[in-house]
Amino acid sequence: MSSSIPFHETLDLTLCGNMGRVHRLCREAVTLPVEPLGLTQSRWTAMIHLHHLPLGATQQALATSLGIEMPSLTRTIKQLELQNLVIRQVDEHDKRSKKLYFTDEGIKLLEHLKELTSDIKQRLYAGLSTEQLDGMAHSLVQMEENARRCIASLSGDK
Amino acid sequence: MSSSIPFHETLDLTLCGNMGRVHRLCREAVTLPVEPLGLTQSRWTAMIHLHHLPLGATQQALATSLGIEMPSLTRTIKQLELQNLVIRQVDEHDKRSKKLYFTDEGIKLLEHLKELTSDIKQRLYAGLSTEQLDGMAHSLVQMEENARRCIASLSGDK
DNA sequence: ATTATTTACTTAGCCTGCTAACTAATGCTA
DNA sequence: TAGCATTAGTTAGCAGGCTAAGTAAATAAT
Repeated sequence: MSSSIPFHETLDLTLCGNMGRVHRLCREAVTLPVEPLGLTQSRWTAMIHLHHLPLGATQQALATSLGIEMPSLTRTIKQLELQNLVIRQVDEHDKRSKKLYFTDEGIKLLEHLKELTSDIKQRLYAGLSTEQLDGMAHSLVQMEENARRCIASLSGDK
Repeated sequence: MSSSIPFHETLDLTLCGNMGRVHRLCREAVTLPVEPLGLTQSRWTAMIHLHHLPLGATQQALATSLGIEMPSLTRTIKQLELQNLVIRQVDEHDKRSKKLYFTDEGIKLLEHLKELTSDIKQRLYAGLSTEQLDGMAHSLVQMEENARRCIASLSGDK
C-alpha cells in the first residue's frame, strides 16, 4: 500500500525543506494569475486574511492571523495603502494601534481575488482526500508546537 | 475521532501559509544550536545535502537536491568557500561545471553538525507517528505536483 | 565547419521573511 | 503622582528565496 521505507528515518530534515519548497510553489501558483491585479504574494495574502477578520482589525491582529512579525506586515500594509486598497486609522480608544479598513477599491479588488483563487485552490488540493488534508493540518500544528518548544528551550530565557 | 470541521473548506489557502511558517520555525530550531559553528540556515542545509550526494557533485546537482535555483545556491557556496568548508573545482571533462568537495575543516564541522541536528530532529518529530510523517510526505509530493502543473499551465508556454 | 541552441555558472537586483533598536501611548507600581 | 514596564507601530538592515540577463563551454543543426 504505502511506501515500505519509513520516510523520516532516511530523509532526515528534508521534510522541512520540502515544506518550504511546496509553500513557495503553491504561492507562486496563486500569484501568477493574481499579479495582473497589481498584487504580490504578501499583498494578496494580507488582503485575504484581513477579509476574514472582524472589521477594523489592528495590524497586530492581522500579523498574528498571517503568522508573521509586525515589521514584515508594516511594509506590506504601506504598499496596500499606497495602492489605495486599504486605509490605516488610529484607534481613538488606544492611540498606539491602527485599525485597518478596505477602501471601496479594495473591496472591489477582493472580489476578483476570491474568484481567481477559488479556481487554483481546487487544483492545488486535487487528488488529496479530506482525511489527508486534515491529517496534514494536524501534523503541521504538532510540528509547530514542537518547533516552538525547541526554540523556547534553546534561546534566551529559561 | 478527528475534527468534525473539514479543514480545507473553511480555511482556504491558510494550509499553504502554515507550511511556510512551520518551515521557518523548524529551520530556526535547527539553526539556533548550529549558528555558533558559523553556519546559517542555507549553509547548514547545503552542507547536509552535499554530504548525501556522491563525491564531487556539481552545483547543479546540489541545487536540485536542495530544491532551489542556481543563483540561490551560488551565493551560499561562495560563503562556504570563504569559510574554507568546501572547494569548487572545475570539471576537466566539462569545463562549464564545477565539482564540490569538503575541505578537511568542512568534514570536521559536518560531524559536529550531524550530532547537533539528530537531537533536534527527534524533538521536531515528537508525537508524530511514522504513518503521519509518511502521509505528510506523500501529501507534499502530491501538492508539489499539483502546483507545478498549475504553474506550467498558467505561465509562458502551452 | 560554421552557426545556433542548450547548459553550468555568475551577477544584479527584487520580494518578503527576520531581528534590533526606536517612538509613543498605555498600564502598573511604589 | 512619578516612574517603570509593556505594547503597537515604525525604521533600518540582514538572509535567502527568486527572475532576468550575461559568459563560456558543450552540443546540435545546417
